[in-house]
Amino acid sequence: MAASSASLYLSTSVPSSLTMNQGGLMNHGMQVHGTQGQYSPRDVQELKYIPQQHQNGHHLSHHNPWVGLSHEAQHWGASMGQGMHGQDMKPHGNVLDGTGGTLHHRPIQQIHPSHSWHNAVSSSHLPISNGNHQLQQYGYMNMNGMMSPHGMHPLDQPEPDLEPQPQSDEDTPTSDDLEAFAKQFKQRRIKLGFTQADVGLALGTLYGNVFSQTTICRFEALQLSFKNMCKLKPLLQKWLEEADSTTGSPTSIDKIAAQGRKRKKRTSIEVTVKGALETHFLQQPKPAAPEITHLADSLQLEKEVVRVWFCNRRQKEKRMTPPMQVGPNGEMILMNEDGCPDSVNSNSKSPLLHSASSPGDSNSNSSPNHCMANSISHSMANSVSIPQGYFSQAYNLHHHHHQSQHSPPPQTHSMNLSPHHH
DNA sequence: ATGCATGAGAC
DNA sequence: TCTCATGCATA
Repeated sequence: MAASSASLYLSTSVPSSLTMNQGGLMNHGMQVHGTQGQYSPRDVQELKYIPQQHQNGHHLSHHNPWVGLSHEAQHWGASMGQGMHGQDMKPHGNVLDGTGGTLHHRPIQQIHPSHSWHNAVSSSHLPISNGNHQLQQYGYMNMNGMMSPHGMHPLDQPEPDLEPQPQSDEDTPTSDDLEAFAKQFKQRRIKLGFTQADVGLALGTLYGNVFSQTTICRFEALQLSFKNMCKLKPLLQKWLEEADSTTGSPTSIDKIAAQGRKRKKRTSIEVTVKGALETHFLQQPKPAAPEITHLADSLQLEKEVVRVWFCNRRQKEKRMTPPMQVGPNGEMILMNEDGCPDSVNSNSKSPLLHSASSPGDSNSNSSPNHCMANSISHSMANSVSIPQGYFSQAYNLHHHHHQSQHSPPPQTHSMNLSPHHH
């Protein structure tokens, strides 16, 4: 039954996991391995032009989806080509039924106009940016009663092998919680035979928030901002519960295609150029427009590219390993957002900087926190960009790059060497 | 797994 | 114009 629409592009991965999961025969080697999250690119490729985001345009687009076009990016998106592919527009609503049967979903069973972030991340303490540019397509599930829309199983205890989580999902988790959860999540996910992409889609089906492989990946790798981690956790947690309790039953995975508009071709910045940018970044993380223009000009890059590069660089900086350095004695020196050294002992479970979370801080346009960027980046400036994760145990300090000659990782303490392959 | 990109929302 | 969440595309 699920056969009908169940395999738009997850065909290769999902069905197996979901349907024959218990058989024991399933070798998830086929998907989970090597690089998880491998849905064949080609498959996706085909669907990538199907507007995804505002499936149920209504609700979430009070701020009309078209406005986005007024941006600089306009030229890249301007083509909009052939009719329905109109990747340019975010056709609200009718995508579903307008597909002429291609992407057709099964009849939407129920729509619970619910909130997406509900309880878990009580919006109270997390001034998330309205999380509503998130696509919220409700969780219409027509499971054979398998998936309760509210996913509440009184007898849910998905992690028998791992100690129970301190807090259900009411309070704001600590970085340690997140770290633990992420790890546990990944483990379970793999055991269940799901790829990161699967999860992302499942979330969409279940709770109305589709996420990409990228996001799931970053979640597992703790590469998101603290806030973001907090936001996603409850959803993933729920999914995990569902998945655990639903093993073996044919879950009708309705996946909603991705992609909406044409993107600019990814520009590949040469290493040398990158170096230059990197250098500038150390001097001035936030170059002003004219500076950017000049820089772009001298580097032979589009201004926009440079601008974005800086944005991304800053963003990256924020989530990177806690701004710390090794003192002369090998102690770690944590920097605060304010750039104030916050010395700690190697043994302390440094909860990490909840980075930009602090209400007033972040923008720091005027805040004197450059010392963080400088110090940090400096120590590794052109060696190897610090890997991700701001969590205590820098987790994975892997990296494909030949990390041969350059100052050793700043972390003095034992890093939780995750089984990292690469 | 990660680099460059988009877009909404906040200043 | 920036930040932040997010993702396509790619290495």
